[in-house]
Amino acid sequence: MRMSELSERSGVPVATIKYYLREGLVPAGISTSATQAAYDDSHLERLRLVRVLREIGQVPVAAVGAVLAAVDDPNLPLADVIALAHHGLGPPPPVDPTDEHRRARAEVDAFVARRGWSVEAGAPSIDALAAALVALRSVTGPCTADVFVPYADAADELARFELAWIDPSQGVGDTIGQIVVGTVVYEQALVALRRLAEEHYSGERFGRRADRPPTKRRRPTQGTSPGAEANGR
Amino acid sequence: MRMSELSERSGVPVATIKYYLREGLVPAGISTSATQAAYDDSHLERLRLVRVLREIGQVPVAAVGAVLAAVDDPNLPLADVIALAHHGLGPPPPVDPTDEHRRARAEVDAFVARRGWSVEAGAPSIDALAAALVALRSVTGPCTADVFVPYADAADELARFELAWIDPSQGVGDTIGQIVVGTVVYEQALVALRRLAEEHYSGERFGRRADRPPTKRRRPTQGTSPGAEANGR
DNA sequence: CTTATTGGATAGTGACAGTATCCAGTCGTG
DNA sequence: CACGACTGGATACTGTCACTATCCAATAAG
Repeated sequence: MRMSELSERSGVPVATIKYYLREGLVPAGISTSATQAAYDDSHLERLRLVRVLREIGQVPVAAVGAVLAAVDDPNLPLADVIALAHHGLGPPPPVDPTDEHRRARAEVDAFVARRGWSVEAGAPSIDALAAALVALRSVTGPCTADVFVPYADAADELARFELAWIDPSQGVGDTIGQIVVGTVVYEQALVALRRLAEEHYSGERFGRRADRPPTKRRRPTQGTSPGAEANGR
Repeated sequence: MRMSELSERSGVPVATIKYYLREGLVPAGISTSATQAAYDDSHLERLRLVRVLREIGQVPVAAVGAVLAAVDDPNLPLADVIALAHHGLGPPPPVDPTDEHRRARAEVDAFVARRGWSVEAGAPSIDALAAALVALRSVTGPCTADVFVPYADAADELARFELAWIDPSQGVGDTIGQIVVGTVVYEQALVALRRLAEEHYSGERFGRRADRPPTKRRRPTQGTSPGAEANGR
């Protein structure tokens, strides 16, 4: 198919597809002549994947590129790709090597070890967790990494469940796609569900709030251009 | 204290404090003369809160302003503030009222009702969840909202736990602060922990990845296509 | 043969979150 | 009291990100 058809079928504007092509998020089509190229379903699929990562996961374009490059690399072992995906899809590591942070990091390392989890030393999630600990202390006084125990329990259970789900007998590329999407989409689902649950229980505890017109919030100030979403964050 | 001292003690540059002042994230100090104002610990505290929301929660400045305005409003019932905080701190609602999305929304509504959670109809988390469902389908074929069951279970448990923790006997403002911080910080912690757990179990399942120099990630690398740097590892 | 499209290159846009510069009024030291 | 350093406030500038828009020459379709 031509680029315009790819655009129609995916809902992504042509200019944006060109941009993704430039950035290497989507492989080039097969040139049939100097001014024509053919795209197939694999391109469509890839485009959908990119869109999910961008819109649901709010993953920066550059990070999507890095992760997908790893996914595409045929001679990279599965475990490597998974680790790369996790690292690439996470929040950017804080450029904030304060003493405070380093100490928190050490505590988090110990906490993780105590749980029996073994992860790579450079995992950005460790830093993220340390940053959370620092933040918590800066606002609500001193505490230890053990405040995370219930969350770690929940995370452990979910991770076991998710891993049991993966079926590596299918194509490796597919498996990876599943993992990438799962990492991002289920994460969003999880946080949304947690908020809903909290809203429910806090309403139960502190009284339901009176009915009002729904809150208008954070308009990205972009007209109603169809298909074009600007998401902040 | 002067602004420069506030800056030193909080680690936030003076220019940024001025910016926050302009945006109303931090209340003005008490003017002691035409060119002098005094700030106290409440300002310092507020500044730390703003920084946590921005850096850990990645909440846009405008949203921080909206939430804090609600927090500061003395004649707003606790439940309202909690709801406002939840709505304000969430991801921006998708400006994406496709049929697909509306259908997913209805399914999510039913799913939430089935769980016995009662939340406001306009809750952005419902939309977020619906968006996740749409995304999931667009990439990995059809599925029902029931794929979220295990996540909802985990969320339910966590929310119960968190709510049990809140002690409203203290000042209301404090309680709210706790909730706001908790919503954002523990969310990040939960996400990080889930990733760590996944990394652990996937390493266990698919073989630990060989030791290599730690992954450098998401370099802006202007000029080169982002595929380049992820390749040779 | 003419005209409409297409792919590719280059430049422009708008939101966001700060930074930097100016300026006049004050403080505090000699 | 003189005067240079500092302060708060207003205004303007910067950099990044993710797109969009414009051009252009080479086809492809009619």
